[in-house]
Amino acid sequence: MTAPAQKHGNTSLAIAEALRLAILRGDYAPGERIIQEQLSAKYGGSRIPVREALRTLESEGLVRLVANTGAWVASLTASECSEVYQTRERIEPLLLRFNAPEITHDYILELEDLAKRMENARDVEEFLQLDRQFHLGMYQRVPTYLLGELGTRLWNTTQPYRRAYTMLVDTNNLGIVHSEHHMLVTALRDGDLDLAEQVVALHIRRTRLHLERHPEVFTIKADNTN
Amino acid sequence: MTAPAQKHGNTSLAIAEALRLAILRGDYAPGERIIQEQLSAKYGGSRIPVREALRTLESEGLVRLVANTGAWVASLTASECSEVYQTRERIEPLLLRFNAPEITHDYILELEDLAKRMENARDVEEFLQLDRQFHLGMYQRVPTYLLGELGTRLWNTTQPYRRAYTMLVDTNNLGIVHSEHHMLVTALRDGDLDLAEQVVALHIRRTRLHLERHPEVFTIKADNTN
DNA sequence: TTATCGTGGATTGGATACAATGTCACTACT
DNA sequence: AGTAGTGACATTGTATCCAATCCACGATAA
Repeated sequence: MTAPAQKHGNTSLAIAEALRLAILRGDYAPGERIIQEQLSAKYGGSRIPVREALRTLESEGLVRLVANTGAWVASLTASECSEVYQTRERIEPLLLRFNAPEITHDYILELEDLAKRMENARDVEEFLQLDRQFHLGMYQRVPTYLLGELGTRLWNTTQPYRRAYTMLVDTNNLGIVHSEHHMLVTALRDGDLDLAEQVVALHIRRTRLHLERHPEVFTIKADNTN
Repeated sequence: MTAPAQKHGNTSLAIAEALRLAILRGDYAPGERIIQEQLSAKYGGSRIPVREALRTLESEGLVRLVANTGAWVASLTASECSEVYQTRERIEPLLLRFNAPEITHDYILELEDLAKRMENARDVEEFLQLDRQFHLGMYQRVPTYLLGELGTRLWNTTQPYRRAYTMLVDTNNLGIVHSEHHMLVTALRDGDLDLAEQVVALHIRRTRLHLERHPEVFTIKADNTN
Protein backbone atom coordinates (compact mmCIF):
# COMPACT_ATOMS: atom_id res chain seq x y z
CA MET A 1 0.00 0.00 0.00
CA THR A 2 2.02 2.89 1.35
CA ALA A 3 -1.14 4.86 0.68
CA PRO A 4 -0.15 8.24 -0.70
CA ALA A 5 -3.39 10.17 -0.26
CA GLN A 6 -3.34 9.52 3.48
CA LYS A 7 -4.94 12.42 5.25
CA HIS A 8 -3.94 13.44 8.70
CA GLY A 9 -5.79 11.69 11.46
CA ASN A 10 -6.55 8.24 10.24
CA THR A 11 -3.24 6.54 9.59
CA SER A 12 -3.50 4.43 12.71
CA LEU A 13 -7.12 3.60 11.88
CA ALA A 14 -6.15 2.49 8.39
CA ILE A 15 -3.31 0.35 9.69
CA ALA A 16 -5.54 -1.21 12.34
CA GLU A 17 -8.16 -2.06 9.75
CA ALA A 18 -5.67 -3.52 7.29
CA LEU A 19 -3.98 -5.62 9.94
CA ARG A 20 -7.30 -6.77 11.37
CA LEU A 21 -8.41 -7.99 7.95
CA ALA A 22 -5.07 -9.69 7.36
CA ILE A 23 -5.33 -11.56 10.65
CA LEU A 24 -8.93 -12.59 10.02
CA ARG A 25 -8.03 -13.72 6.51
CA GLY A 26 -5.45 -15.95 8.10
CA ASP A 27 -2.45 -14.20 6.58
CA TYR A 28 -0.89 -14.36 10.00
CA ALA A 29 -0.95 -17.52 12.07
CA PRO A 30 -1.93 -17.37 15.74
CA GLY A 31 1.20 -16.91 17.83
CA GLU A 32 3.15 -15.27 15.01
CA ARG A 33 5.44 -12.44 15.97
CA ILE A 34 4.62 -8.95 14.73
CA ILE A 35 7.43 -6.45 14.16
CA GLN A 36 6.43 -2.81 14.21
CA GLU A 37 8.95 -1.80 11.58
CA GLN A 38 7.61 -4.37 9.14
CA LEU A 39 4.05 -3.14 9.48
CA SER A 40 5.33 0.36 9.12
CA ALA A 41 6.95 -0.56 5.83
CA LYS A 42 4.00 -2.62 4.61
CA TYR A 43 1.13 -0.28 5.35
CA GLY A 44 2.89 3.08 5.38
CA GLY A 45 3.34 5.55 8.18
CA SER A 46 5.92 5.64 10.91
CA ARG A 47 6.01 3.33 13.90
CA ILE A 48 3.87 5.68 16.00
CA PRO A 49 0.55 4.97 14.26
CA VAL A 50 1.57 1.32 14.01
CA ARG A 51 1.90 1.20 17.77
CA GLU A 52 -1.48 2.80 18.25
CA ALA A 53 -3.02 0.33 15.82
CA LEU A 54 -1.49 -2.53 17.79
CA ARG A 55 -3.04 -1.15 20.97
CA THR A 56 -6.40 -1.03 19.28
CA LEU A 57 -6.11 -4.59 18.06
CA GLU A 58 -4.95 -5.71 21.46
CA SER A 59 -8.11 -4.31 22.96
CA GLU A 60 -10.04 -6.31 20.37
CA GLY A 61 -8.24 -9.44 21.46
CA LEU A 62 -6.52 -9.99 18.13
CA VAL A 63 -3.02 -9.12 19.28
CA ARG A 64 -1.08 -9.69 22.45
CA LEU A 65 1.37 -7.02 23.61
CA VAL A 66 4.18 -7.46 26.08
CA ALA A 67 6.05 -4.39 27.24
CA ASN A 68 9.57 -4.01 25.94
CA THR A 69 9.26 -7.30 24.16
CA GLY A 70 6.85 -7.20 21.30
CA ALA A 71 3.54 -8.12 19.79
CA TRP A 72 2.09 -11.45 18.70
CA VAL A 73 -1.00 -12.50 16.88
CA ALA A 74 -3.34 -13.71 19.59
CA SER A 75 -3.68 -17.41 20.08
CA LEU A 76 -6.10 -19.29 22.26
CA THR A 77 -5.70 -22.45 24.23
CA ALA A 78 -8.54 -24.93 24.07
CA SER A 79 -9.91 -23.80 27.41
CA GLU A 80 -9.65 -20.11 26.54
CA CYS A 81 -11.56 -20.77 23.36
CA SER A 82 -14.17 -22.65 25.36
CA GLU A 83 -14.52 -19.62 27.60
CA VAL A 84 -15.09 -17.36 24.63
CA TYR A 85 -17.74 -19.71 23.30
CA GLN A 86 -19.49 -19.85 26.66
CA THR A 87 -19.50 -16.07 26.69
CA ARG A 88 -20.99 -16.07 23.21
CA GLU A 89 -23.71 -18.41 24.44
CA ARG A 90 -24.82 -15.71 26.83
CA ILE A 91 -24.21 -12.64 24.71
CA GLU A 92 -25.51 -13.53 21.27
CA PRO A 93 -29.06 -14.36 22.37
CA LEU A 94 -29.24 -10.93 23.98
CA LEU A 95 -27.81 -9.34 20.88
CA LEU A 96 -30.46 -11.09 18.83
CA ARG A 97 -33.13 -9.75 21.14
CA PHE A 98 -31.89 -6.22 20.70
CA ASN A 99 -31.92 -6.54 16.93
CA ALA A 100 -35.21 -8.39 16.65
CA PRO A 101 -37.32 -5.28 15.98
CA GLU A 102 -35.34 -4.62 12.81
CA ILE A 103 -35.20 -8.16 11.54
CA THR A 104 -37.93 -7.57 9.02
CA HIS A 105 -39.60 -10.01 6.69
CA ASP A 106 -37.34 -8.83 3.87
CA TYR A 107 -34.26 -9.39 5.92
CA ILE A 108 -35.44 -12.84 6.92
CA LEU A 109 -35.55 -13.67 3.21
CA GLU A 110 -31.92 -12.59 2.97
CA LEU A 111 -31.03 -14.81 5.90
CA GLU A 112 -32.79 -17.74 4.26
CA ASP A 113 -30.85 -17.11 1.09
CA LEU A 114 -27.57 -17.02 2.99
CA ALA A 115 -28.43 -20.27 4.74
CA LYS A 116 -29.08 -21.94 1.40
CA ARG A 117 -25.90 -20.60 -0.18
CA MET A 118 -23.96 -21.98 2.77
CA GLU A 119 -25.25 -25.43 1.98
CA ASN A 120 -23.85 -25.13 -1.52
CA ALA A 121 -20.59 -23.51 -0.53
CA ARG A 122 -17.69 -24.89 -2.58
CA ASP A 123 -14.80 -24.27 -0.26
CA VAL A 124 -14.10 -23.44 3.34
CA GLU A 125 -13.42 -19.77 2.76
CA GLU A 126 -16.75 -19.23 1.04
CA PHE A 127 -18.55 -21.03 3.85
CA LEU A 128 -16.79 -18.99 6.50
CA GLN A 129 -17.61 -15.75 4.75
CA LEU A 130 -21.29 -16.62 4.42
CA ASP A 131 -21.46 -17.90 7.98
CA ARG A 132 -20.04 -14.64 9.24
CA GLN A 133 -22.45 -12.65 7.12
CA PHE A 134 -25.37 -14.72 8.38
CA HIS A 135 -24.64 -14.36 12.07
CA LEU A 136 -22.96 -10.99 12.43
CA GLY A 137 -25.29 -9.44 9.87
CA MET A 138 -28.35 -10.08 11.97
CA TYR A 139 -26.56 -8.56 14.96
CA GLN A 140 -26.00 -5.29 13.16
CA ARG A 141 -29.51 -4.34 12.23
CA VAL A 142 -29.61 -1.95 15.13
CA PRO A 143 -26.81 0.21 16.49
CA THR A 144 -25.79 -0.69 20.02
CA TYR A 145 -23.47 0.85 22.54
CA LEU A 146 -21.24 -2.13 23.16
CA LEU A 147 -23.09 -5.38 22.49
CA GLY A 148 -22.46 -5.25 18.75
CA GLU A 149 -18.75 -4.63 19.15
CA LEU A 150 -18.54 -7.30 21.79
CA GLY A 151 -20.23 -9.85 19.57
CA THR A 152 -17.88 -9.02 16.72
CA ARG A 153 -14.88 -9.24 18.99
CA LEU A 154 -15.84 -12.66 20.30
CA TRP A 155 -16.45 -13.82 16.75
CA ASN A 156 -13.11 -12.46 15.54
CA THR A 157 -10.91 -13.92 18.24
CA THR A 158 -12.21 -17.41 17.49
CA GLN A 159 -11.95 -17.05 13.73
CA PRO A 160 -8.72 -19.05 13.19
CA TYR A 161 -10.12 -21.98 15.13
CA ARG A 162 -13.44 -21.85 13.33
CA ARG A 163 -11.47 -22.07 10.11
CA ALA A 164 -9.32 -24.95 11.29
CA TYR A 165 -12.36 -26.76 12.62
CA THR A 166 -14.37 -26.29 9.45
CA MET A 167 -11.50 -27.64 7.38
CA LEU A 168 -11.28 -30.57 9.74
CA VAL A 169 -14.87 -31.72 9.55
CA ASP A 170 -15.18 -30.92 5.85
CA THR A 171 -18.05 -28.95 4.40
CA ASN A 172 -20.05 -32.15 3.85
CA ASN A 173 -20.48 -32.99 7.50
CA LEU A 174 -22.07 -29.70 8.36
CA GLY A 175 -25.61 -31.04 8.17
CA ILE A 176 -26.51 -30.13 11.73
CA VAL A 177 -25.14 -26.64 11.28
CA HIS A 178 -27.41 -26.06 8.32
CA SER A 179 -30.41 -27.44 10.17
CA GLU A 180 -29.75 -25.05 13.01
CA HIS A 181 -29.52 -22.12 10.63
CA HIS A 182 -32.88 -23.02 9.12
CA MET A 183 -34.40 -23.51 12.55
CA LEU A 184 -33.27 -20.03 13.48
CA VAL A 185 -34.76 -18.52 10.34
CA THR A 186 -38.03 -20.32 11.03
CA ALA A 187 -38.17 -19.14 14.61
CA LEU A 188 -37.58 -15.57 13.46
CA ARG A 189 -40.27 -15.85 10.81
CA ASP A 190 -42.68 -17.11 13.44
CA GLY A 191 -41.77 -14.21 15.65
CA ASP A 192 -40.84 -16.66 18.38
CA LEU A 193 -38.00 -14.73 19.93
CA ASP A 194 -37.56 -17.03 22.91
CA LEU A 195 -37.07 -19.98 20.60
CA ALA A 196 -34.69 -18.00 18.41
CA GLU A 197 -32.59 -17.16 21.45
CA GLN A 198 -32.45 -20.79 22.43
CA VAL A 199 -31.48 -21.93 18.95
CA VAL A 200 -28.61 -19.46 18.87
CA ALA A 201 -27.39 -20.59 22.27
CA LEU A 202 -27.62 -24.25 21.32
CA HIS A 203 -25.90 -23.62 18.02
CA ILE A 204 -22.93 -22.09 19.79
CA ARG A 205 -22.97 -24.66 22.56
CA ARG A 206 -22.92 -27.62 20.20
CA THR A 207 -20.01 -26.14 18.29
CA ARG A 208 -18.15 -25.56 21.53
CA LEU A 209 -18.61 -29.17 22.62
CA HIS A 210 -17.37 -30.33 19.22
CA LEU A 211 -14.34 -28.09 19.44
CA GLU A 212 -13.55 -29.40 22.90
CA ARG A 213 -13.29 -32.84 21.36
CA HIS A 214 -10.72 -31.67 18.83
CA PRO A 215 -7.77 -30.27 20.75
CA GLU A 216 -5.56 -30.69 17.69
CA VAL A 217 -7.21 -27.56 16.27
CA PHE A 218 -5.31 -25.55 18.86
CA THR A 219 -1.88 -26.69 17.78
CA ILE A 220 -1.79 -24.55 14.64
CA LYS A 221 -0.11 -21.72 16.45
CA ALA A 222 3.32 -20.63 15.31
CA ASP A 223 6.00 -21.97 17.65
CA ASN A 224 7.60 -19.35 19.91
CA THR A 225 4.55 -18.21 21.81
CA ASN A 226 4.13 -17.72 25.56
CA MET B 1 4.10 13.23 39.95
CA THR B 2 6.59 13.43 37.08
CA ALA B 3 7.82 10.15 38.53
CA PRO B 4 11.62 10.12 38.39
CA ALA B 5 12.26 6.42 38.89
CA GLN B 6 10.13 5.58 35.84
CA LYS B 7 11.58 2.60 34.10
CA HIS B 8 11.31 2.12 30.41
CA GLY B 9 8.25 0.24 29.32
CA ASN B 10 5.50 1.13 31.72
CA THR B 11 4.93 4.85 31.45
CA SER B 12 1.76 4.39 29.43
CA LEU B 13 0.60 1.71 31.84
CA ALA B 14 1.18 3.99 34.81
CA ILE B 15 -0.68 6.85 33.15
CA ALA B 16 -3.56 4.58 32.19
CA GLU B 17 -3.85 3.31 35.73
CA ALA B 18 -3.70 6.75 37.29
CA LEU B 19 -6.28 8.17 34.92
CA ARG B 20 -8.53 5.14 35.33
CA LEU B 21 -8.53 5.57 39.09
CA ALA B 22 -9.14 9.28 38.78
CA ILE B 23 -12.16 8.70 36.55
CA LEU B 24 -13.56 6.01 38.83
CA ARG B 25 -13.03 8.22 41.86
CA GLY B 26 -15.14 10.80 40.10
CA ASP B 27 -12.35 13.37 39.73
CA TYR B 28 -13.51 13.80 36.15
CA ALA B 29 -17.17 14.18 35.29
CA PRO B 30 -18.67 12.17 32.43
CA GLY B 31 -18.44 14.18 29.25
CA GLU B 32 -15.49 16.22 30.45
CA ARG B 33 -12.85 17.05 27.88
CA ILE B 34 -9.40 15.53 28.28
CA ILE B 35 -6.36 17.39 26.97
CA GLN B 36 -3.31 15.26 26.26
CA GLU B 37 -0.86 17.95 27.27
CA GLN B 38 -2.51 18.34 30.68
CA LEU B 39 -2.28 14.61 31.41
CA SER B 40 1.28 14.72 30.23
CA ALA B 41 2.07 17.46 32.73
CA LYS B 42 0.07 15.87 35.54
CA TYR B 43 1.27 12.29 35.36
CA GLY B 44 4.65 12.74 33.70
CA GLY B 45 5.87 11.51 30.37
CA SER B 46 5.42 12.97 26.94
CA ARG B 47 2.23 12.90 24.94
CA ILE B 48 3.13 9.60 23.29
CA PRO B 49 2.48 7.38 26.32
CA VAL B 50 -0.50 9.59 27.19
CA ARG B 51 -2.01 8.80 23.81
CA GLU B 52 -1.44 5.10 24.28
CA ALA B 53 -3.04 5.26 27.71
CA LEU B 54 -6.05 7.01 26.20
CA ARG B 55 -6.36 4.22 23.64
CA THR B 56 -6.30 1.68 26.42
CA LEU B 57 -8.96 3.48 28.39
CA GLU B 58 -11.05 3.90 25.27
CA SER B 59 -11.04 0.15 24.83
CA GLU B 60 -12.21 -0.13 28.43
CA GLY B 61 -15.08 2.19 27.67
CA LEU B 62 -13.90 4.92 30.04
CA VAL B 63 -12.86 7.41 27.39
CA ARG B 64 -14.19 8.40 24.01
CA LEU B 65 -11.73 9.35 21.26
CA VAL B 66 -12.49 11.29 18.10
CA ALA B 67 -9.76 11.64 15.49
CA ASN B 68 -8.25 15.10 15.12
CA THR B 69 -10.62 16.38 17.74
CA GLY B 70 -9.90 15.03 21.17
CA ALA B 71 -10.83 12.80 24.05
CA TRP B 72 -13.69 12.93 26.53
CA VAL B 73 -14.54 11.04 29.65
CA ALA B 74 -17.16 8.55 28.59
CA SER B 75 -20.76 9.33 29.39
CA LEU B 76 -23.78 7.12 29.00
CA THR B 77 -27.32 7.94 28.05
CA ALA B 78 -30.04 6.24 30.04
CA SER B 79 -30.60 3.66 27.31
CA GLU B 80 -26.90 2.96 26.90
CA CYS B 81 -26.63 2.38 30.62
CA SER B 82 -29.60 0.06 30.44
CA GLU B 83 -27.83 -1.89 27.73
CA VAL B 84 -24.75 -2.26 29.89
CA TYR B 85 -26.88 -3.51 32.76
CA GLN B 86 -28.65 -6.01 30.53
CA THR B 87 -25.27 -7.25 29.42
CA ARG B 88 -24.21 -7.59 33.04
CA GLU B 89 -27.35 -9.63 33.71
CA ARG B 90 -26.04 -12.20 31.25
CA ILE B 91 -22.33 -12.02 31.97
CA GLU B 92 -22.07 -11.90 35.75
CA PRO B 93 -23.94 -15.15 36.40
CA LEU B 94 -21.51 -16.89 34.06
CA LEU B 95 -18.61 -15.21 35.77
CA LEU B 96 -19.91 -16.44 39.09
CA ARG B 97 -20.13 -19.95 37.72
CA PHE B 98 -16.52 -19.84 36.58
CA ASN B 99 -15.37 -18.67 40.00
CA ALA B 100 -17.57 -20.94 42.06
CA PRO B 101 -14.94 -23.67 42.55
CA GLU B 102 -12.70 -21.17 44.36
CA ILE B 103 -15.38 -19.53 46.46
CA THR B 104 -14.41 -21.44 49.55
CA HIS B 105 -16.02 -21.47 52.93
CA ASP B 106 -13.41 -19.02 54.19
CA TYR B 107 -14.11 -16.65 51.36
CA ILE B 108 -17.84 -16.87 51.96
CA LEU B 109 -17.17 -15.64 55.50
CA GLU B 110 -15.38 -12.64 53.97
CA LEU B 111 -18.34 -11.99 51.71
CA GLU B 112 -20.68 -12.13 54.65
CA ASP B 113 -18.52 -9.66 56.51
CA LEU B 114 -18.52 -7.30 53.54
CA ALA B 115 -22.29 -7.52 53.31
CA LYS B 116 -22.61 -6.58 56.97
CA ARG B 117 -20.17 -3.72 56.71
CA MET B 118 -22.17 -2.38 53.78
CA GLU B 119 -25.22 -2.19 55.99
CA ASN B 120 -23.31 0.00 58.40
CA ALA B 121 -21.59 2.13 55.81
CA ARG B 122 -21.47 5.76 56.88
CA ASP B 123 -21.23 7.50 53.54
CA VAL B 124 -21.75 6.79 49.89
CA GLU B 125 -18.07 6.37 49.04
CA GLU B 126 -17.61 3.72 51.70
CA PHE B 127 -20.67 1.87 50.48
CA LEU B 128 -19.51 2.02 46.87
CA GLN B 129 -16.10 0.74 47.76
CA LEU B 130 -17.47 -2.20 49.73
CA ASP B 131 -20.04 -2.97 47.07
CA ARG B 132 -17.31 -3.12 44.46
CA GLN B 133 -15.18 -5.32 46.67
CA PHE B 134 -18.11 -7.65 47.32
CA HIS B 135 -19.07 -8.16 43.69
CA LEU B 136 -15.83 -7.85 41.75
CA GLY B 137 -13.93 -9.70 44.43
CA MET B 138 -15.92 -12.87 43.99
CA TYR B 139 -15.34 -12.64 40.23
CA GLN B 140 -11.60 -12.65 40.62
CA ARG B 141 -11.09 -15.86 42.53
CA VAL B 142 -10.07 -17.57 39.34
CA PRO B 143 -8.09 -16.14 36.43
CA THR B 144 -10.06 -15.95 33.20
CA TYR B 145 -9.18 -15.08 29.64
CA LEU B 146 -11.68 -12.29 29.12
CA LEU B 147 -14.70 -12.72 31.37
CA GLY B 148 -13.03 -11.10 34.36
CA GLU B 149 -11.88 -8.08 32.38
CA LEU B 150 -15.28 -7.80 30.77
CA GLY B 151 -17.04 -7.84 34.11
CA THR B 152 -14.72 -5.16 35.45
CA ARG B 153 -15.23 -3.06 32.36
CA LEU B 154 -19.00 -3.21 32.60
CA TRP B 155 -18.78 -2.34 36.26
CA ASN B 156 -16.42 0.58 35.62
CA THR B 157 -18.36 2.23 32.84
CA THR B 158 -21.45 2.42 35.01
CA GLN B 159 -19.61 3.65 38.09
CA PRO B 160 -20.55 7.36 37.88
CA TYR B 161 -24.24 6.51 37.61
CA ARG B 162 -24.09 3.99 40.42
CA ARG B 163 -22.62 6.77 42.52
CA ALA B 164 -25.24 9.28 41.50
CA TYR B 165 -27.99 6.76 42.06
CA THR B 166 -26.73 5.72 45.47
CA MET B 167 -26.56 9.32 46.56
CA LEU B 168 -30.07 9.78 45.27
CA VAL B 169 -31.73 6.97 47.17
CA ASP B 170 -29.64 7.51 50.29
CA THR B 171 -27.88 4.71 52.11
CA ASN B 172 -30.91 4.11 54.33
CA ASN B 173 -33.20 2.95 51.54
CA LEU B 174 -30.90 0.20 50.42
CA GLY B 175 -32.75 -2.50 52.36
CA ILE B 176 -33.50 -4.65 49.33
CA VAL B 177 -29.92 -4.41 48.16
CA HIS B 178 -28.69 -5.78 51.46
CA SER B 179 -31.25 -8.57 51.41
CA GLU B 180 -30.08 -9.58 47.97
CA HIS B 181 -26.47 -9.63 49.12
CA HIS B 182 -27.36 -11.92 52.01
CA MET B 183 -29.43 -14.14 49.73
CA LEU B 184 -26.44 -14.52 47.47
CA VAL B 185 -24.16 -15.43 50.36
CA THR B 186 -26.70 -17.98 51.56
CA ALA B 187 -27.04 -19.55 48.12
CA LEU B 188 -23.28 -19.84 47.87
CA ARG B 189 -23.03 -21.37 51.31
CA ASP B 190 -25.66 -23.92 50.32
CA GLY B 191 -23.74 -24.69 47.19
CA ASP B 192 -26.81 -23.84 45.14
CA LEU B 193 -25.11 -22.36 42.13
CA ASP B 194 -28.25 -22.09 40.02
CA LEU B 195 -29.91 -20.02 42.71
CA ALA B 196 -26.80 -17.89 43.11
CA GLU B 197 -26.79 -17.15 39.40
CA GLN B 198 -30.43 -16.14 39.56
CA VAL B 199 -29.92 -13.89 42.55
CA VAL B 200 -27.09 -12.08 40.79
CA ALA B 201 -29.19 -11.61 37.66
CA LEU B 202 -32.16 -10.35 39.65
CA HIS B 203 -29.96 -8.04 41.69
CA ILE B 204 -28.69 -6.38 38.54
CA ARG B 205 -32.08 -6.39 36.89
CA ARG B 206 -33.82 -4.69 39.79
CA THR B 207 -31.17 -2.00 39.90
CA ARG B 208 -31.55 -1.46 36.17
CA LEU B 209 -35.30 -1.00 36.46
CA HIS B 210 -34.77 1.47 39.29
CA LEU B 211 -32.24 3.42 37.26
CA GLU B 212 -34.60 3.54 34.31
CA ARG B 213 -37.06 5.34 36.57
CA HIS B 214 -34.49 8.01 37.43
CA PRO B 215 -33.39 9.65 34.19
CA GLU B 216 -32.14 12.65 36.13
CA VAL B 217 -29.11 10.58 37.09
CA PHE B 218 -27.92 10.87 33.50
CA THR B 219 -27.81 14.63 33.43
CA ILE B 220 -24.65 14.94 35.48
CA LYS B 221 -22.48 15.00 32.39
CA ALA B 222 -20.37 18.07 31.74
CA ASP B 223 -21.89 20.29 29.06
CA ASN B 224 -20.09 20.18 25.69
CA THR B 225 -20.42 16.51 24.89
CA ASN B 226 -21.37 14.89 21.59
C1' DT C 1 29.33 -31.46 29.06
C1' DT C 2 26.76 -28.02 31.33
C1' DA C 3 25.85 -23.79 33.49
C1' DT C 4 26.80 -18.90 34.02
C1' DC C 5 27.93 -14.64 32.54
C1' DG C 6 28.67 -11.06 29.51
C1' DT C 7 28.08 -8.62 24.96
C1' DG C 8 26.25 -6.87 20.56
C1' DG C 9 22.53 -6.49 17.56
C1' DA C 10 17.61 -6.23 16.99
C1' DT C 11 13.62 -4.18 18.66
C1' DT C 12 10.67 -1.60 21.42
C1' DG C 13 9.63 2.79 24.43
C1' DG C 14 9.69 7.71 24.83
C1' DA C 15 10.92 12.74 23.88
C1' DT C 16 11.13 16.40 20.90
C1' DA C 17 9.94 18.83 16.68
C1' DC C 18 6.92 19.82 13.18
C1' DA C 19 2.65 19.30 10.18
C1' DA C 20 -2.28 19.07 9.92
C1' DT C 21 -6.57 19.92 11.72
C1' DG C 22 -10.20 21.99 14.39
C1' DT C 23 -12.04 25.88 17.11
C1' DC C 24 -13.46 30.23 17.90
C1' DA C 25 -13.46 34.98 18.05
C1' DC C 26 -13.46 38.82 15.06
C1' DT C 27 -14.41 41.21 10.85
C1' DA C 28 -16.76 42.58 6.83
C1' DC C 29 -20.55 42.39 4.19
C1' DT C 30 -25.60 41.84 3.33
C1' DA D 1 -28.73 42.55 13.53
C1' DG D 2 -27.36 38.43 11.39
C1' DT D 3 -24.33 35.53 8.68
C1' DA D 4 -20.48 33.98 6.10
C1' DG D 5 -15.70 34.33 5.77
C1' DT D 6 -11.00 34.52 7.67
C1' DG D 7 -7.22 34.24 10.37
C1' DA D 8 -4.72 33.13 14.65
C1' DC D 9 -4.42 30.01 18.34
C1' DA D 10 -5.08 25.63 20.67
C1' DT D 11 -4.78 20.90 20.10
C1' DT D 12 -4.09 16.67 17.91
C1' DG D 13 -1.41 13.50 14.52
C1' DT D 14 3.02 11.92 12.69
C1' DA D 15 8.06 11.61 11.83
C1' DT D 16 12.56 11.35 13.42
C1' DC D 17 15.91 10.56 16.80
C1' DC D 18 17.76 8.61 20.94
C1' DA D 19 17.48 5.61 25.17
C1' DA D 20 16.21 1.42 27.42
C1' DT D 21 15.35 -3.30 27.15
C1' DC D 22 15.43 -7.86 25.58
C1' DC D 23 17.35 -11.94 23.42
C1' DA D 24 20.38 -14.92 21.05
C1' DC D 25 24.88 -16.29 20.97
C1' DG D 26 29.27 -17.31 22.28
C1' DA D 27 33.04 -17.35 25.65
C1' DT D 28 34.54 -18.89 29.97
C1' DA D 29 34.83 -21.76 33.94
C1' DA D 30 33.36 -25.58 37.03
